[in-house]
Amino acid sequence: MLPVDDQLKIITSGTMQIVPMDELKAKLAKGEPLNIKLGVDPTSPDLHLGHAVPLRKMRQFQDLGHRVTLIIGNGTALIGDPSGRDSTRPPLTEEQVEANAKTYVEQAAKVLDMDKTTIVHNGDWLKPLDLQSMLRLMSHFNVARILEREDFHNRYANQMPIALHEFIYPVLQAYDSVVIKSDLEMGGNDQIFNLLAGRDLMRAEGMEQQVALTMPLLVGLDGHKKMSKSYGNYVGLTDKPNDMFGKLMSIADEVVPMYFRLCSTLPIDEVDAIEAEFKAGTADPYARKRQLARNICDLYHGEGAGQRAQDAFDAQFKRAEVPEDIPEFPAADIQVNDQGQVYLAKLMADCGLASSVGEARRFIDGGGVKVDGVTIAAKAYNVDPATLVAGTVIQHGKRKFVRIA
RNA sequence: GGGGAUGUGGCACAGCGGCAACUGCGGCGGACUGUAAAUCCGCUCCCUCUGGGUUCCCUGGUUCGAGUCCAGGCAUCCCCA
Repeated sequence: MLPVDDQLKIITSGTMQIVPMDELKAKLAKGEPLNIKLGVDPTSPDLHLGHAVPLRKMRQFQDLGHRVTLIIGNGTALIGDPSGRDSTRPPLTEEQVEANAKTYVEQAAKVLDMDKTTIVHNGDWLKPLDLQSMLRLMSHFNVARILEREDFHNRYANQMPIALHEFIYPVLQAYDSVVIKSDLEMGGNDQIFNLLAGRDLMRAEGMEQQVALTMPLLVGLDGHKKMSKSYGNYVGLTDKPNDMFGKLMSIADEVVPMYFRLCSTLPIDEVDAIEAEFKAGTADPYARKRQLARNICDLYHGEGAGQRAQDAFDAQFKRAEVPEDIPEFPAADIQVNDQGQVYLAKLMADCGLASSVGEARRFIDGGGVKVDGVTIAAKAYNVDPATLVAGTVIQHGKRKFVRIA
């Protein structure tokens, strides 16, 4: 294993908080592999780059010789983590949890070294807990402390409901740490309370306490709000390379260095250099953004994927060419009306370019619809069927295409 | 258990009984660009649309007419116990 200081340089890169740092140093100084814990909240089967931030940090731990325990939260899923939420999560069924956990592991495997990863289910020890044990665990916590949490506090202050069972979530998560005897637990910054709850409970049980390490929440494509599926500002780990590349090109300039640090595979020294470049104002944001997008495409889709995505991107947006891989709509399904015309708005709704006929009309009136590169005039909803032969491309905006087949 | 307040389109916030419903945010499209930022313009319930249909927590009622008034319910929050 590397000397403690060298390990720390890698471990601390991009982290938000490490509490307490002294204990981490002491644990590392033993020279033995640490048990790194990450709890998986099996509510969202589709992971995005934000989820990958802690995973990448775990991978760095693995590369340093440490071990990772991935906890599938099939027990805690009965509650749903209230962290950062402004409303109660709906409970999941056992089947949903298992299905979600499976896709989670598949996606996480792109980042983690699965040979150094242990997967366990916390339902195995949480579900057999009897009332007496539950009460004993709960007695180590108090309501005022839990209410101090920002999310609960906000919900309380904003007159939003808080269900009683949501208070138990940190208790159960803390108990996981006791069971697996974790040395360090990772999480997003909104997890800090839950991670510290683990420390409290371990001390109460007379164990060596885990260290809490949090990673910043990744900001989304808009550069302001956190990356989240519900905000629609995310890059999915399973996004096609071309989508991934395009989305990454649209991030705000200011967040490029942070994306390099939290999402790319670039060595720390190079990330430091890029960050300094941006700070000094000498950076070429466009070129750096392209480098970033290539790197991340390579990470999730294999070496060379980034370059191919960049070529496709340049063709579509620099040279305004129609991309190769676009949805098709069979010519046979095109409906002709009484006048022998094709009602274009209806066709657009049918082939998925618009969610309703009325919406398609608005798109046309707004000048955002092209057929074979020619903009359709406002109100020109009817089109001669002869112009819609196989190979014709209908386009809405800059990035939505359908080819008649 | 008692008292009070609130419930409007993705979110926020308006709405003397005549409203498809003000405004802001967000989203989409166009111009300009580096699919960045900033700025400007248009659209943003459904419908082959100078018109029609269905909406303002739910159910009834008053009225020519109700998001707006009345009654009962449901939900959330606050105060007291």
